[in-house]
Amino acid sequence: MSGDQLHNDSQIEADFRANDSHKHKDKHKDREHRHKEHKKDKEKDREKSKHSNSEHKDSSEKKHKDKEKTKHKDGSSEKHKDKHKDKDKEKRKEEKMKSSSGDIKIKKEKENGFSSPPRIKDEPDDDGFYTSPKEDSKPLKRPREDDEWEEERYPEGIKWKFLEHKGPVFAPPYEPLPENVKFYYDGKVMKLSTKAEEVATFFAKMLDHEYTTKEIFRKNFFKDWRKEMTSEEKSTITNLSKCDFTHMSQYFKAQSEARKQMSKEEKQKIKEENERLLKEYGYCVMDNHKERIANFKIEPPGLFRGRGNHPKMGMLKRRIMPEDIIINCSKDSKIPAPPPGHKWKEVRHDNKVTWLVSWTENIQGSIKYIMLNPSSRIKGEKDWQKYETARRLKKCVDKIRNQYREDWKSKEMKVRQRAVALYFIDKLALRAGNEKEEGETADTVGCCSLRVEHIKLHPELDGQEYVVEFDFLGKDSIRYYNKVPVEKRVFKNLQLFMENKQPEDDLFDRLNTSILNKHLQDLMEGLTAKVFRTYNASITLQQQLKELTNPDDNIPAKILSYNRANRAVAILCNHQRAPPKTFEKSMMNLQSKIDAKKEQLADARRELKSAKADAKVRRDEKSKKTVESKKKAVQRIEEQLMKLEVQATDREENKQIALGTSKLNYLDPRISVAWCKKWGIPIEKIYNKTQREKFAWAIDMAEEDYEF
DNA sequence: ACTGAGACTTAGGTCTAGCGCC
DNA sequence: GGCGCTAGACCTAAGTCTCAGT
Repeated sequence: MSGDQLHNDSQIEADFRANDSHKHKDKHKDREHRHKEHKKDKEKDREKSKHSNSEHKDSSEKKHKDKEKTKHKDGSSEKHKDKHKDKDKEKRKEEKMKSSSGDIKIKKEKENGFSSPPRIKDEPDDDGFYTSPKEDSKPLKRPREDDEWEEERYPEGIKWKFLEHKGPVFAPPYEPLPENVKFYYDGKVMKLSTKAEEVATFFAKMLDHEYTTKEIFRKNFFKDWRKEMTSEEKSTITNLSKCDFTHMSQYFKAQSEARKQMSKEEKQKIKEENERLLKEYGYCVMDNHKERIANFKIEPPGLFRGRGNHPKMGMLKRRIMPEDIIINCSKDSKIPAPPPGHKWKEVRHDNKVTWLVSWTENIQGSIKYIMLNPSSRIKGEKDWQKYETARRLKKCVDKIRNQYREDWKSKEMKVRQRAVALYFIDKLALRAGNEKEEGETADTVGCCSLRVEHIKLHPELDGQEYVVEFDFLGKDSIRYYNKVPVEKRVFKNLQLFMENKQPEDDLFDRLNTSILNKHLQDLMEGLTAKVFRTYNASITLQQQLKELTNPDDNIPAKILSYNRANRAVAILCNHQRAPPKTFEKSMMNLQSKIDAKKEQLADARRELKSAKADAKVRRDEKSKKTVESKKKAVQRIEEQLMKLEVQATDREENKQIALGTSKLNYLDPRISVAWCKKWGIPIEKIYNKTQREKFAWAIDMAEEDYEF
């Protein structure tokens, strides 16, 4: 049955429309008016996103090559792999021991994150208690042969057996302003109560930001501020526009200036204090490992600034007190003490979760957590698992693609919508798109929540047929703008889905993320919409690296290729950033450096030439040597110039693209590690220290022939 | 099937230490 | 030794997905 024929399948369609109208009517009550704002906003919003699309060439071609070798090498849970690995590791370790002539070298290697610490830790002291956080940056321990995997050790859902920590660090208490810093209302000095003053300072600190001029921000702020005022203040201060915070603002600017001017000693003192805090509160013990905590400091009070056009911007984020805090730790641990004179809201011992501390935030009423650093075992293992799931998808993605292509022809509207949505998620790496509560957050969408107004259909555009133009705000109100040629069937289906709908109606009115994910679950265990993003990102990196790496290139040029591969992924995932404020300037600087270098090169060449001429006449050793050294100089400068030029290209191409997010969250680190090993690129060129800590498991695990 | 709470990952913006340059 | 810049640390908002309750 063709798409066109289906169009006449009146029964189904009638059913679909009838159903539809009541459904989206109440769902989109006041969307119409929001829609207008959205449009306005959208126009203002950064004109980002070019977006070229990479098709799926990948997968099947590799299928066969993958086979045996990879299978037992990385096939996730198979035990024999571990023996394998352990042997390799043993070998490496031996080499290291032999070659490392002193402490310096050992230390260096540790920092690289490349090697296991030189002490023999795989075997006897595996269960030992770690004291140095440096030493245990190995979240995924390859077990001894008779050892068990962590997941096996812990029955389903159990995340730890022992957990001890010191509790959170609270925000410093409010320090009232000095007497000479004034607040004016309606032109007259006014002394504020401490509570009102504190909230006023939040606003004063933001005065330079554009959003203090925004209507919603001001309205929300003023409403919440008034709640903190005494009744006298409340009756006096009735109009935000009559409030003058400029003196306060100047005071804070002076303060931060003074902070910059602090002496070395003072700065050192602050640094030491921070280190002390980190040492005391920044670590916990989870099952015999000392682990770094990610965010042990409680978020200080302030004014909420959501991203994009957020309806709650400007609201007061209240101060979190010990009485708000739930502590999670094990029963047999030393339970953290609340600050003197306070108590915790609750102390619980839930080892089915990974968080140490939680509280409920007052803006959205959601729960916030203190959890472990990405370098921790528990996060690393989860991360690894994520990529293993994506690799499992690789094995069945062809089947799934064939299936959804079939489903475009289904008699059931629900199935068709699901199939088209899945096609977008797969091809364009869109996010799932959960429904959001209206009026609670900025109006953003993902795949399942796309509305008719977010796409335009062009039967023909710029010489291409069946083009879909996407224009919507996604996560963090980042604009997604893309024109994509699609299969005729998809196009026809979209026309069908859009029939008789208003712009503010859901495009996929019969679909939501729960339906979609349930279906995906049936196709593959553990499959959800976001796995496609991970899979497509990683496979794109692998494929791009293969394509772009030129074996004859030097290291900087290879790194440029890596960054380009990374960039292809960032573009696919629509990871954008605001161009850095100093972008133009720094580009100019770089260009002048390049120009200078070019001149230097010209000079060096001239010198070489004359030296050659000289040598020809004189024919003595000394002048020959001069020629040699001049030659070297030219070469060196050429290299420097090339490095600069590469840097300029890289930076220019990166203007609006953020590489970090994909590197950190979507790219299987083993691909990068393998690439580094294959081409002899030091891993530090690709991953900085933090990243090496986070990906320690991969650095340890992947060999040069690793295939995603 | 639907809902909301809860847990956890993903995300871009901002701040600042420390590096390279003069 | 001081200065300007940038990488990377820090921050916390905003997603995804699961699960329990109805």
